[in-house]
Amino acid sequence: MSKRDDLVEAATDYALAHGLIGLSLRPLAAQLGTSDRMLIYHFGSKDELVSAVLEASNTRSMAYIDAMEPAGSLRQAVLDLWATYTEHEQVQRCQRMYVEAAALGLLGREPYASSIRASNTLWIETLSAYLQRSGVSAGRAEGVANLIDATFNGVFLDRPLDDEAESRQIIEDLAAALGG
Amino acid sequence: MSKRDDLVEAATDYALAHGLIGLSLRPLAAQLGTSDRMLIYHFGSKDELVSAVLEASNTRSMAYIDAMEPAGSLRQAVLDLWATYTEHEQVQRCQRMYVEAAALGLLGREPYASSIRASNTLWIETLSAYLQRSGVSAGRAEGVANLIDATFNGVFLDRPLDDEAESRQIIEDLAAALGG
DNA sequence: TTAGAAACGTAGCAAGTGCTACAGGAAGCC
DNA sequence: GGCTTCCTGTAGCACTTGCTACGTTTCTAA
Repeated sequence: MSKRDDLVEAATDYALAHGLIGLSLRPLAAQLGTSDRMLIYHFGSKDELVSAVLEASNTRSMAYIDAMEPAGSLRQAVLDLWATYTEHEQVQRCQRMYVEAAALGLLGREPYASSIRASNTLWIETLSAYLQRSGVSAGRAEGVANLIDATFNGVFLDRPLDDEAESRQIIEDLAAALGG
Repeated sequence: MSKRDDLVEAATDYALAHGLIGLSLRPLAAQLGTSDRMLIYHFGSKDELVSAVLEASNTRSMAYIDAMEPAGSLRQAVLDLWATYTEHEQVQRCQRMYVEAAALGLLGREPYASSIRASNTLWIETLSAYLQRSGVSAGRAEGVANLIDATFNGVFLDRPLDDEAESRQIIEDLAAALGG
């Protein structure tokens, strides 16, 4: 593994822990045992570092979905997905960072907008594939994946507000509405 | 109206146009025809200014919901709410700023976390009241309001990505799933 | 062995951040 | 007149930001 790849993984850990908004090179570099100077040397600019981190984070979280056992119904699939989101701290953090990146890209600011675009495409494909493995028809899977993704992200957005029970209730309402 | 109130409204306009993340006092003050010095004088700190702006933004967007005509069914209520979100640029911008504030508050950072907490409580009440006006039972309204709010926010989060048609499709799927 | 490239440390720049110190003008009250 | 209180302009502080100039070490290939 190249030095650059090592740095990406370590930087991703740091960003997942400390947040993407307000991320700055010097504290990051200090934690990584290097200097801002070297980060710029390896990545060319902060923007390219951020792009690499977002891609790495997305790859990590998709692996968790790909590893899931298929569910027996759409309703159960929604609940299982939520369980994956909440039970793995890693997935939660990746999702949180996605939300931060999306907020940063809301006005079209780069590299966030482009990174979000790329991540979202892959993410919907991943969700859709899981739904199809769980018996959802190919024609319906992508639409349902989009709805689930939007709702999950919306719940995550208000994460600091509500206790887990309230979030859980929203997801169950969605599962019931979808799965009949 | 006091000088401070004038400043809050003008600052809210500015923040809605330029975004909340990365908002800084000097450009804001320049647009308002004053100085960072005076903003600090009137508000005490940037954090208090931000709190006031978020409150003002929330008040504005709630007024649009309160002004809506009741819908004939839950399904139609969801579609009408989405129409209000998308047709009024003011509401869109307020929602966008809410998303930014929520992202900033994701790790508990103040004053964003507290502002989001306060805004969300009022917002759910507002949505819930509209749903009840539209015939949703009092017992069910708040839960549905939470689900709608989460999904709408999730769709807004990916705003730069998808064309309006795709967003619209997600909302229609939600409306169909909810309204039967 | 030696040339060249890759990797790295030190120091610094220009710009921007929230906020403050200090002074002065204006308005009202006795 | 004096005196206080609100308001405001000028200047600056201490700090952080991404990034760069410059020189040195380390490694590799001929």
